[in-house]
Amino acid sequence: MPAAERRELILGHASAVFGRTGYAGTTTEQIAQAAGISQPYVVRMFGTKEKLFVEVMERALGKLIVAFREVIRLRDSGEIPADELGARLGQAYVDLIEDRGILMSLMQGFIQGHDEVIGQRARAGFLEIYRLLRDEAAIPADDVRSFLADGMLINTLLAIGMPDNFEGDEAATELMTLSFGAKLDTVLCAASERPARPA
Amino acid sequence: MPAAERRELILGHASAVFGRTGYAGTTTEQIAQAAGISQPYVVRMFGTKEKLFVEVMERALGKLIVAFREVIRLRDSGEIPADELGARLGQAYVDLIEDRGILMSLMQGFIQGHDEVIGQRARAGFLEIYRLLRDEAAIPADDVRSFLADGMLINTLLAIGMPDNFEGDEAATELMTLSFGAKLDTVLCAASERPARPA
DNA sequence: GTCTATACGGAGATAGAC
DNA sequence: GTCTATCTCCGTATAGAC
Repeated sequence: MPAAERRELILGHASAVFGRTGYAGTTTEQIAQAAGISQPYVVRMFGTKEKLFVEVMERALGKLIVAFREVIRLRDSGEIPADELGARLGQAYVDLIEDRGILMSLMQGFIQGHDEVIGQRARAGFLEIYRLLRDEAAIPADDVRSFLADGMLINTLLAIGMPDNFEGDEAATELMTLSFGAKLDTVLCAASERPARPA
Repeated sequence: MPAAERRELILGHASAVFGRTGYAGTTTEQIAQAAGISQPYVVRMFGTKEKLFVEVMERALGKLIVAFREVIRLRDSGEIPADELGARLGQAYVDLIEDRGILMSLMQGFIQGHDEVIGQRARAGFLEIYRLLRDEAAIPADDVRSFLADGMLINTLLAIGMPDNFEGDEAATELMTLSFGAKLDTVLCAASERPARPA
């Protein structure tokens, strides 16, 4: 297998595992097992665990930016109405949940703000998203703030494991419905690792 | 020193350290040093690191609930206008930042949702806050969701270390101002561990 | 390019003294 | 009630073979 492809494969698995158990709570051995390779090879390929984590964050951030830019492009080309921009961006965000680990590994990076290396990259990434929405998407600053807040609530609900544990609880069901709306089924399918629309 | 007092002292220090470096990223030795006692004593007093963390979460949750209940009580007794409730609750939330570690250790618990024990307590705690705001404070459900979203953005900005690193960056300054508003100086003073209003 | 073996440090927990 | 000493396991990283 070519190095670039294997690299991406490992990053994908690392993203999922880091996203679930965090930077400090994840061992390179767990990532190696998920990717089906040996632990020293993981380290060999990325230098250190920290460098691997930063690459995971960068990859996640890249995917998020691509997803947002695509929505903005559709708006600019007139393929979607301007007043739907916010809803479409929200949908694009939730759709990323299917690629399990993207949003969670980013969130784990945010929570790791005390770490010199990771923290710096996390802050820069967060602001990159802020500027993208404010400048490229031309959304009013306070609406961007509000959009980001909704995103952080979604991240927290995912991280806390709510999608797998809310059934039977009235308050949890209401909160999940309010937070995800029509996109709730997408989330639930992603949570149980089944495809969003079973054949 | 009486056991109860020493216990609370250790919990306070543990809260600060866990809040900063997370559950997995924190050693019982770090907590012991912060509290000025020996590492085995920390373990001895709380059984395991996990039990200690759960107690830290419970303590943080308790303080948050007390703060919110006090605001609700003021509204119910007519001491503050009903239409100011949201703003007062927000202020009460931000004020908790001064007791460094409260909001952050809770957030670290939320992010630890995959852990059987911690995750369960975190979900229960999150929903407890949701119900408190919806039922006791009688805030419309979607406003509660929105309030929680704002809280999660605040938590994320704190965790990512934004208060200590936004100066000089135009976007970061704008985002911090929008997110904290008039409460920004409270946050900055708490961040640099100086009193909110220097004498 | 990928593995096995392993060195080395660290962390949680226990034993037992004072 | 609190400490020192220490056991034991685990995790990252390196060395070196194939």
